[in-house]
Amino acid sequence: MKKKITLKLIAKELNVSISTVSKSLKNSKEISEETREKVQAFAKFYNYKPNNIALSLKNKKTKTIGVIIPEIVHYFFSKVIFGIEHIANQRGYNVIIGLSNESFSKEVLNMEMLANGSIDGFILSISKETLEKRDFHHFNETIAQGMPIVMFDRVEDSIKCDKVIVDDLLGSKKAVEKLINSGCNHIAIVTTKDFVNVGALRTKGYILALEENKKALNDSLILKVEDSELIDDNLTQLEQDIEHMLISNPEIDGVFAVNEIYALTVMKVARKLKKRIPEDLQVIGFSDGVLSQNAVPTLTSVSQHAQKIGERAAELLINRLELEDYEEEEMELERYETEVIETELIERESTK
Amino acid sequence: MKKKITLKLIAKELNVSISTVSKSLKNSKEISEETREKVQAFAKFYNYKPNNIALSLKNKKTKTIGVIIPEIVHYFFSKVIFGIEHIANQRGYNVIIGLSNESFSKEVLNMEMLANGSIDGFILSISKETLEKRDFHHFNETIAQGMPIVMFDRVEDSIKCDKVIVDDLLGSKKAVEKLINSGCNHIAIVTTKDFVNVGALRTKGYILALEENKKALNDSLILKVEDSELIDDNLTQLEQDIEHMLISNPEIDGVFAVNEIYALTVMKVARKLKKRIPEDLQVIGFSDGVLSQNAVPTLTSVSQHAQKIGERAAELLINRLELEDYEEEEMELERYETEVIETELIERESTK
DNA sequence: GAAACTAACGAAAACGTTTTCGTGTTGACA
DNA sequence: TGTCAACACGAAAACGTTTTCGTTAGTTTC
Repeated sequence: MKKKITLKLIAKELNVSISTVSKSLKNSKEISEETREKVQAFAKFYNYKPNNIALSLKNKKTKTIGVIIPEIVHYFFSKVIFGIEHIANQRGYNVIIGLSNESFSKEVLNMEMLANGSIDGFILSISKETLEKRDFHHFNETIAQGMPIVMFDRVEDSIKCDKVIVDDLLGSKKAVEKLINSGCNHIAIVTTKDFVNVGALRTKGYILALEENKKALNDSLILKVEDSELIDDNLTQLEQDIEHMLISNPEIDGVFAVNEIYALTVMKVARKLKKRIPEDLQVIGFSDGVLSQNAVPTLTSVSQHAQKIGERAAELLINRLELEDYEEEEMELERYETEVIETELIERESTK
Repeated sequence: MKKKITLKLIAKELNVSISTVSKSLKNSKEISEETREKVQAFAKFYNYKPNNIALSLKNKKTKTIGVIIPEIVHYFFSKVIFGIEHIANQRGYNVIIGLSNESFSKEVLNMEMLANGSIDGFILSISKETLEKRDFHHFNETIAQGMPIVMFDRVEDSIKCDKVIVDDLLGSKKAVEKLINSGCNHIAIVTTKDFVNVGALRTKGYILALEENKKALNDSLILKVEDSELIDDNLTQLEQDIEHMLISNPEIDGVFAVNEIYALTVMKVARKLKKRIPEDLQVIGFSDGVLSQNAVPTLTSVSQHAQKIGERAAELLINRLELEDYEEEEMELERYETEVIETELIERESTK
């Protein structure tokens, strides 16, 4: 095992001081050309690379971004990470990942683990448990320590930080309007409980679209699903709920589902009930992922541009990090941006 | 913005030396109980946490694992990461992610970026371009520097490191045998070009199963797909190839596909050709992901236990890292393990 | 020939820890 | 009263950098 080569080692080998080596490698003209070349040749030969940790300690910058997400085995989140990594890498940053698994305590733990010098800033999406408890002290404390946060998708308005969100309301509204324009008169929605704010927003969009288009609002066409129903691939409860709704409301001719799984389950139940898609029932999902693209029939859905969300979040964070170098915290009256990424309706076979 | 609190700061505030503070916090009995309590109370009140970077520099350990994968928007890889993160977190390690995007140069760059002190060891899966070029110098150099690597799934035998692989050959063989036992007589395979070693192994398993069961081997039933066919969601070329094979060989009654997309495409084409699944054509895929579970009909497929792969890789790496603390590089004749994770055939509706 | 300047380099501090090795003060003991 | 141990603490080195501020020696200037 070759020892890792350091400035000190080069200095000793070449009988010069550490300072001289450091300056030579930086091509400082304080050092004679002769010495510079000698040092550079030596360093190159032994493939010297400065130690990142030492640099981090000195510069008080790690050039690393911490990302905390609720889950990673998930098309949306992994695509966001892809976007983050893309920009981060381009701008010389590393990405370190923490998973909260939708748990409050894991979210806190992960943030504490990273906040002590390991990273320069956070990009995160709030876990469901945190949203439910509404305990956001860890975010506020982190920010108070001077570590910037960028939140995406599942955000909390009261926290002072940049945010990147999806226009959930408008996206849902457009989806429902598409159903209306395609001839649907009785449109149902399959959504989540209200504490997941994006779920609530999507429900709002649904309601708004109906109201603006003078369609009757019918509570029995709004199915709010328990989150636990998705655990362990056990979809049966979800299926039963959907089946119950479709049977007791046979007039339903369009369904808007707030995620892919819900939408696919709707199609599955419809098939079981011998309803043809899109002739008898049109379906639109939210989150345009691999499932929508490969479903049978392929699923019309609202694309959130997950990659772009990640890219913009990374840009916002890095911009702020590099701004701080100059401003030096003078302007305490900082302005935080909330950027809205537009959704796009991807039309496929599940709608007319 | 509160200044980050340090030992030096506590020391000054309490009029003791830095050493005393450090020792007090570690409950060293070298320090009087009175002083200890005073320091600890102060530290707790101001929520002191030691700076990770300084610790890393001192200990020459970062407690961080670097993971380099070809892509992250991919069920298999994201599930592996989930497994890695699970174990890593449990044992006090962080996970830092680098994406190679299947590119050799990005793989090298990412490794260089991390190898200079940022991490203690690597877990990685080799990019396709690297496999094709067969240029592995970056792995060997990293290992020579004393940084351990654990490879998973796409590995290279000649490299001296721990490996976690899937029994691709046996898994495929079992899948094909399942088709044979379910009455298939003319079984086709949709696979990749041979330089992706896992693709080659799966092809081998297919051939082996046929031979052992005295089934004729027919080259026109082996479809080796160009990887570029999958780029940009443009599946048409793939569809055409499959359609061509199915039409020119109408006797085909079973297809084994080496990944989910290939399998779904087979089913799509079969539907177009009015072949019923599984009555006329049985299909098995490899990699049991969200697509297999939600396809119509649901897809029988070979599960690789991606999460377990990640967990074992993390365990192997961390074990080695923590062993090194004691052995101190004396035993140069180290033994490296190659652990095989068994596959499992998950039977669903696409087979009888 | 002294003053002033320049070129080329080194010493040392700093980042925040941990740890080894003093060192001064006490009290006990002979 | 002198010796020794125990106690409680501090100084300093070390990890690997970067950077400021000397310090030489040699060269110019009048």
